[in-house]
Amino acid sequence: MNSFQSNPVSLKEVANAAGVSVSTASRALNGKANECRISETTETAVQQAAKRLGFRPSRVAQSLRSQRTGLFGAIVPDVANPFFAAIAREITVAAEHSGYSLLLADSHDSTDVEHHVVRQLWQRRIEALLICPVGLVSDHLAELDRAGMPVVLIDRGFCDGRLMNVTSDHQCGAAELTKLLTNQGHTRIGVLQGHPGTLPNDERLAGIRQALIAAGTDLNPKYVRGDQFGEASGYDATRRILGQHPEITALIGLSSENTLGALRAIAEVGLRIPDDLSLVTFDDHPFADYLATPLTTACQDMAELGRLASTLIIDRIESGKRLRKKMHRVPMRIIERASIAKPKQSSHFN
Amino acid sequence: MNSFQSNPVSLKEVANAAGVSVSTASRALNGKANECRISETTETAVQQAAKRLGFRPSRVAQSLRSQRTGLFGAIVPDVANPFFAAIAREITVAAEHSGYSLLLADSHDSTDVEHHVVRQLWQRRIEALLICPVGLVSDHLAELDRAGMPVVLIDRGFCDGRLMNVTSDHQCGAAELTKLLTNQGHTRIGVLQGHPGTLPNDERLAGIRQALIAAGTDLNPKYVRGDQFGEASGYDATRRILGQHPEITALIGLSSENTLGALRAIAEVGLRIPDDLSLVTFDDHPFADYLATPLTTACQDMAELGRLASTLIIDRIESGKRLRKKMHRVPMRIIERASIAKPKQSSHFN
DNA sequence: TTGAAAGCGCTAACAG
DNA sequence: CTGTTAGCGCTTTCAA
Repeated sequence: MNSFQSNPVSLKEVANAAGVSVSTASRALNGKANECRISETTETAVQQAAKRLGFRPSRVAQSLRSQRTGLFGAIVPDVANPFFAAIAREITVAAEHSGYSLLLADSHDSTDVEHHVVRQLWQRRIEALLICPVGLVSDHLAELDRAGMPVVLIDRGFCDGRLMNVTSDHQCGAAELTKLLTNQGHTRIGVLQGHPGTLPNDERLAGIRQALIAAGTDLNPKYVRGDQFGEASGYDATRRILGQHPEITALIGLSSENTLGALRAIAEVGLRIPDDLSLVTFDDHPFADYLATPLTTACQDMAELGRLASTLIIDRIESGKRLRKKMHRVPMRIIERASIAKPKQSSHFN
Repeated sequence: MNSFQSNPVSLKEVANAAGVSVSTASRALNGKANECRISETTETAVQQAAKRLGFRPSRVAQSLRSQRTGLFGAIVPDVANPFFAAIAREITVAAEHSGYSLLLADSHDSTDVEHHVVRQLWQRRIEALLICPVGLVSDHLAELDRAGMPVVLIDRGFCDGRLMNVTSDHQCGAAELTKLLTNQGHTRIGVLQGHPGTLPNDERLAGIRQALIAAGTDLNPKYVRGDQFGEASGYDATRRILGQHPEITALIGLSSENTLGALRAIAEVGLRIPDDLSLVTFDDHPFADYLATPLTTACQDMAELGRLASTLIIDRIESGKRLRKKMHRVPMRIIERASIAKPKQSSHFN
């Protein structure tokens, strides 16, 4: 009667209760009654017994037997980060939808931890891995892939053509965003960099440069500061750029976190946005419209990233074939708000 | 040599390679060499073979054998919601730390889905369930609990004394928050309600009332509007309160989402915060300091909620004993910002 | 129409 | 010091 039992009911107990053998019970419970020509009588008898005892087949036994766990693994650098949380959500949804369960792990932005949890998940015989990788090398993931495990990299990626990637079109988004600045006449643009060497960072930088060149100028390497995606890096970078290069008229924060640092630094220096300095950024959040200075931004479609990655993985599992195409791009969306003005004639330190 | 193999290497293969029996191999690999007095020679032989073949014991086989999966289940109404994401994060951390893996599911705020995933997790033989439940009844969870599964409810809870709960001290937090308002002379205070009947909602309401009474007045039921935690509900409720009760001088949003709606409605009506209307809310986010009107708030310690819940669960598993104490409270923290002013003499519609 | 038996990969009790 | 055996809960031949 009860749904859950202290000592989970085994098939054997059901079979005994129904007075049949385990094999018959198994068949009756798995809709193989017709196929195996089981009598209506025994079929219902078994079903009754199963219901009465609250039988729930053990998926671990099923997994061992069938060599299929129905498990996805997902690894993100920080579940609490809304960006990764949004991706994780779509993965859970897609997994649940296709009858899979999700083993979620957090790598804390550490390659060591990542290695460790990859091993764990492998031992649990996940059937696919969706990962937002940390670090600059993907050998352990490529190995997994070579071993036949469907793997897809989300957000951070690697262009070596080995693994499947799902990434925003950072270069395009960054170029469009920058164009908004150059259109207003900005040419001396500071960039608050994230982690150099990572795909999003480098592609965004490339996009900025591309737009600057299209506008008849170029990216001044001295205007590029910072080395991490975090708040502190954004703060330091901003202080330094502003201190050393008062001629700068606009700032691009390469992540929403380091833009937070920029906001703090700018407030301390006493500059106003956009009058004294234009500021644009990446990614978005629910409160963006209510900021004191609503920032123009190029934001990623996290839901689509997660969705596309899940679809690719599921197709791969169901078809058994791996796709030729490795890089999958999700377009970014520009949201124009009120953080861009024409550059002032004079530097803001006059 | 390789870490991962297409066809996972079984213990048997290792045993064969090392020229010993599976049991010996098992023992050598599980540090029982001394205990079982295995010769150094064979021990290293087995270890070599295991390493060479890239042996990773199957946790599904181990689980079946030992009847222990080392799996936690977690269910949240929406992983993408930063509040639940933050809780989920601490759970993953605690789980990884104690050698457990985490099966994460999203209930989409639906009791049906919740029921369904609870079943799934049960079939996967999770050893404990941490859940942010949706809905007003907990019978299915109490059943789980009765079946001996450690269960802890986070955020939403039930006071019937059956299940373990970890919840913020909503009443206390709400009372403190309200006191900030009454101290400034506010007495006609509107409340944007969330989902009535849920523990956080009702306790917050109680806290507000308590503070109002302490200030010599009471909560006017007509000033309480809204019926959901979402943005739309907050918007509608604000429009109605403001329209029908111009005498109101302050508003309390019972969730950050419905406060978002309030912000929108207030902007439309053309009121300024805090000059025309004071506004306070619950919960917090990284950009809160940079809002056009930084809101004073009573915020929950999500990390502590997740941590405490995990600790309770792990203690329960390790000790085998269930705690007498059912309700566990995590204090809320008041962050004072700039959204409270003294009430104006006249109503804001004069 | 049903049952007996084998085996998925592992561990542990029991025998040598 | 090590091997044989049984069994976790299930599905699936193979045989009747």
